[in-house]
Amino acid sequence: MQSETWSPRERMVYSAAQLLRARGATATGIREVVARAGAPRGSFQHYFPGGKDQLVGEALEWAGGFAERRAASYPATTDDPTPAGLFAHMVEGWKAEFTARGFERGCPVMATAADLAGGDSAVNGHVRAALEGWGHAVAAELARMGVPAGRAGALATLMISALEGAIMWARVRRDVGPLETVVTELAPLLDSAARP
Amino acid sequence: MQSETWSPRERMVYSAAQLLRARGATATGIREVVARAGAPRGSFQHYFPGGKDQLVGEALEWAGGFAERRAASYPATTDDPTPAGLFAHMVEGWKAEFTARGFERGCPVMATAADLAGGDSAVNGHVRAALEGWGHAVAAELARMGVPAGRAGALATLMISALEGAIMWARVRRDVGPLETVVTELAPLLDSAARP
DNA sequence: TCCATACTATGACAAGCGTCATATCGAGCA
DNA sequence: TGCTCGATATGACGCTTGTCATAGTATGGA
Repeated sequence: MQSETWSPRERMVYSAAQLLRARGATATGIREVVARAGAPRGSFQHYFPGGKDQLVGEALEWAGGFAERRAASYPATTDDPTPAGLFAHMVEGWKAEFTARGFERGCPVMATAADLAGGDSAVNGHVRAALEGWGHAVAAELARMGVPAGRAGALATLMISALEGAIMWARVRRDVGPLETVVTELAPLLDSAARP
Repeated sequence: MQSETWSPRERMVYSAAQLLRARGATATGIREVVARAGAPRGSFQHYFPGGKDQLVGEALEWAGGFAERRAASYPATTDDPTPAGLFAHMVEGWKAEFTARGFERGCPVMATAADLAGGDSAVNGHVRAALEGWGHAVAAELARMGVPAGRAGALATLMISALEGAIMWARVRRDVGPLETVVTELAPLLDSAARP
């Protein structure tokens, strides 16, 4: 957790994100977040006067940025970027996570949305921002590959939706199969959209 | 809630499912389930000696059966069944729900998976059973329309994954747009799989 | 009438939660 | 040396949670 280079505040945000991924928003307790961050308990209320909502909000901001950077990192990995390749790149990150670290941790956006999207929590705005920022990043990459502007947003929505569902399914089955399935099945559709 | 025709036990299972959908497994309290069911509190431990896990498990069983019946109900609604039509039928149920009752309630399978899929809760088996039962039901419908057996399962996985993700996104945005998007974008891919 | 069984009722338990109040520490600066 | 202020420490508050224990009531058969 980069405990040497990160500040206690950063470590709390990171720990919150990881706990969110594993258990969801409701089951994530600030005492445990603080303990895992190796941070002083008294510092929580110092850095996060907005309480749990603020902490969860910042964790989602962090997660959203991470997902956006992941999408934006794709073109540098290949000489011949394609929409299907982008999707495979996004999914590959999750396959690697599950293979290396098991299926304990899912997507923090989905976990928080499942818990809180129905109500009017202050966190809702952060969930939405993370999701739409991610969508815009993916759409921007698609557009760069020649997908028409009007289509890129729709395909980004489809890609992220399918990815989220496959992440859930993979965790439940403890098997990356569903992730591979959506990549395989979606590939021809995605690539056919890039041609003029 | 059919309070006249349903037994207290059935009402508790149903109420648990609805609360699961809105808040997730962790935030769903036994006391509230019982209260909403209009059931006596003492009856809970009588009907569910297995505690909360048993109640949540049965709620998921109920939800899985509901999703399977929804998929199986498609052929009766049209003279010319197609894979894309099946997917549209599945999504239509969610659009109607959101339009009529708002975005408070999502999918109970996703909500429970987000909370518990990482651990080794006794509920995990029920989540998995609900998901795979649903998948098999969808695959069976696809096969009936001429989708090759080897492909039907994969397409069912893709359809359910995309649907789950779109449900989440729709709730977060409080807008059925993402549901419509995945139907539109997936339609040609799905129908192209039905031809020999 | 008696009794077994199904169901209902209620109170208590330990544990956890988010939050708050307050005290102490430790540098930097006048 | 004093003062200030960011950061840390600790204890307590009221509340909710899942579960358990222990009653009471009702019903139906012998």
